[in-house]
Amino acid sequence: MEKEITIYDIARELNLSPATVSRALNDHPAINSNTKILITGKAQEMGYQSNRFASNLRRQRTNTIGVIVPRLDSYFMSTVLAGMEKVANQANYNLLISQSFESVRKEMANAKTMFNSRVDGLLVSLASDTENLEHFNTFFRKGLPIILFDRVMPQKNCTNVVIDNVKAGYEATAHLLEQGCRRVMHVTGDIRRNVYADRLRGYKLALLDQGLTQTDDLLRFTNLTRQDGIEVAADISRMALPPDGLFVANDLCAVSCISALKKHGFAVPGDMAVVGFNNDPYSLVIEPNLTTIDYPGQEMGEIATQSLINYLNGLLRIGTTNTIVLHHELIVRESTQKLVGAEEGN
Amino acid sequence: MEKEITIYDIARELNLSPATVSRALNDHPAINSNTKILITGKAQEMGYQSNRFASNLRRQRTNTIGVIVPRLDSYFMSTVLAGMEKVANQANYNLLISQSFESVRKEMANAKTMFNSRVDGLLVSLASDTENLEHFNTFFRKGLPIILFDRVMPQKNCTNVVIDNVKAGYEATAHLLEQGCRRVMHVTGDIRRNVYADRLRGYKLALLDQGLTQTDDLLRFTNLTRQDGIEVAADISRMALPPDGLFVANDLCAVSCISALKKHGFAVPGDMAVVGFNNDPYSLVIEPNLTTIDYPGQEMGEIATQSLINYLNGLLRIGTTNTIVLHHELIVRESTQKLVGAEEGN
DNA sequence: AGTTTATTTTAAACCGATTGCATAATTACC
DNA sequence: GGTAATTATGCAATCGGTTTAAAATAAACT
Repeated sequence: MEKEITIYDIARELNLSPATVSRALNDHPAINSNTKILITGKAQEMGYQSNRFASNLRRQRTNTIGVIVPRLDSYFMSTVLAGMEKVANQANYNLLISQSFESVRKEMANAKTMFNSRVDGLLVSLASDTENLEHFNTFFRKGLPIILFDRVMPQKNCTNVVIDNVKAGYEATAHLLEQGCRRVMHVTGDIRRNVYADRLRGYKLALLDQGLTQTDDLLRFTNLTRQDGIEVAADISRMALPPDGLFVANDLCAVSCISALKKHGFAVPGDMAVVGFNNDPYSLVIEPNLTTIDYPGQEMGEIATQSLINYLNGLLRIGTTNTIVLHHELIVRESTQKLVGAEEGN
Repeated sequence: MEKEITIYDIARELNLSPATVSRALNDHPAINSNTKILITGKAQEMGYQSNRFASNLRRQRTNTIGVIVPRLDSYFMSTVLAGMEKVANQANYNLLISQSFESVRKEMANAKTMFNSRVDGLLVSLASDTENLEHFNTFFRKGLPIILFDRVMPQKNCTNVVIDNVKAGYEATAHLLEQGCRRVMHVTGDIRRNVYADRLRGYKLALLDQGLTQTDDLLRFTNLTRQDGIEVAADISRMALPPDGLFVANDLCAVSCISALKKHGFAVPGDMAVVGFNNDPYSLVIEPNLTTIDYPGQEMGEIATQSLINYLNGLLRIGTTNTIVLHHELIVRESTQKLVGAEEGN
């Protein structure tokens, strides 16, 4: 063990009090600017590093942000986390990360652990069966901020960071219609989650705008797993009048569905054009390459984290419901190129 | 803000000193067992939660583990992290996660940040161009433990957590040979990294054991990216005598190579059997499904973290070079099924 | 009973930064 | 020059566990 440099060392060296050193390092207005320069210079020179634990103890803040996500092991979530880590690290915050495994019960347990760990705030993407935010009441009562991202729920005192899923769903569907599809099926997830409910809404709106009537026999509610994709394909192969377009609410399911459809003898995009959602790396592996919605994971992580930190530093107020909407983009690839040669496919 | 329960509250309630309460809660041997029961009971009843920061401050430990990985955004790494998070969380440790982006310079910067953040120990998977561990000397000097996982480097005082890459490489190659391949190409990464050097070694050994001479024209050194897969395929298509088997050191590259090979008119597995490495979800998306080596990411994360925590608690010594080897498994799928019908394909 | 030894418990210092209040130094103003 | 108003710095308490050394209590042995 080597001796750590403390503010006392700096104070002694400069013949000042620790209080002055502390204030100078925190840029307190009551300190003379020359003194500040002197102190920060000396601190630099001596290789001083503030001891977070002393500071946290005194300040009653932990500089730790809790993160609760459904699962860590998806491509999308790992990019979100990468973004969060970047921002948190720069701001000298720690992340305490946990998974709900899509279960509200685990989400409740995690929230409790986070609370007991005295995190300063929470970044949450909701589990699929979460119906309300009551398990976060301990946080609300104590005035601890919560930012929801991606899978959100409107709630006073909660900033939401999302993309416009309605618009994205609309664009995906409209693109299929432009390619000449007339019977577009939509495969979605648990519509208690905004991401799926909104994409569904966008799908319906797009059909409406083309004067097509939306019928429930072209809707499939699933968990969007690989297995679900296979089952949807089997289902389609048994239909008397199968769809000619498919909008699946995530890439994993879209991709497995395409594979299965091909085994059932469907040509993609010939018999069936397919759009996914997320722009996961899968989408470039499947043949044909998948048309999908690109979705800024890293940026979402960065913005959610930065907003929380700004709030904690008093730079931002989470007053009335406050929503940050990020951009998305439709990426057109082979899986929807019905009109190649005939018309330019976007 | 509500009042937090402290050991002083418990002490007052039971007419004991805070010192006794502290010792009892830490199961100190000098405390009478009846007193312990009394105290832990009361603590439970009052909803006491230890304040980490006070504890860390006094103990000069941070209960934080630093994690440095090449990239967060791969499937494999996200499963590793999920495992780490699980174990660390249970043991009341925080993770401070950062990415080196495959660059030793960033790795050095991250190590410095970690050191300044006073992490208790480090979990590291090395960047591709790291040549030595000198940038961790500050840790070694201070007696801070480092555990390397997956991409490791033998070093005194460093536990390594790995799989047997030689054996895995051997099995992958032997499997291709069993399927009747006679010209097996190997596509590998930066062989400064054990994972690639060892897989290459296994490949060579397998050829040797079959009495085949290994020639360098069937070796390709790449970065194992998607693009590299495409280029290897182009390269192969230009060869006068192309290989009939391909062992690629990761799935991402294997998968893009298969796609490209098919475009060049090769039948997989007919003209070319392919084995990947990692059992990434990609491997089930590509057609034909990819034969690959399954690789226990989550377990690797759990074991590395648990070992570090055990060491920090004095339950484990990292004395002489200490290596933990996990199991792997060859998963046979369509991409190598040359002998279907003829012989049972494993 | 008197000592020695072992077992429990406590008092008090400590970890290092922060902050309310007091004091000192400087400037402003009559 | 003297007093008020600013501005800059210091004192000392505080956050809540942990730990050393010492004290108090209990048990063991002549």
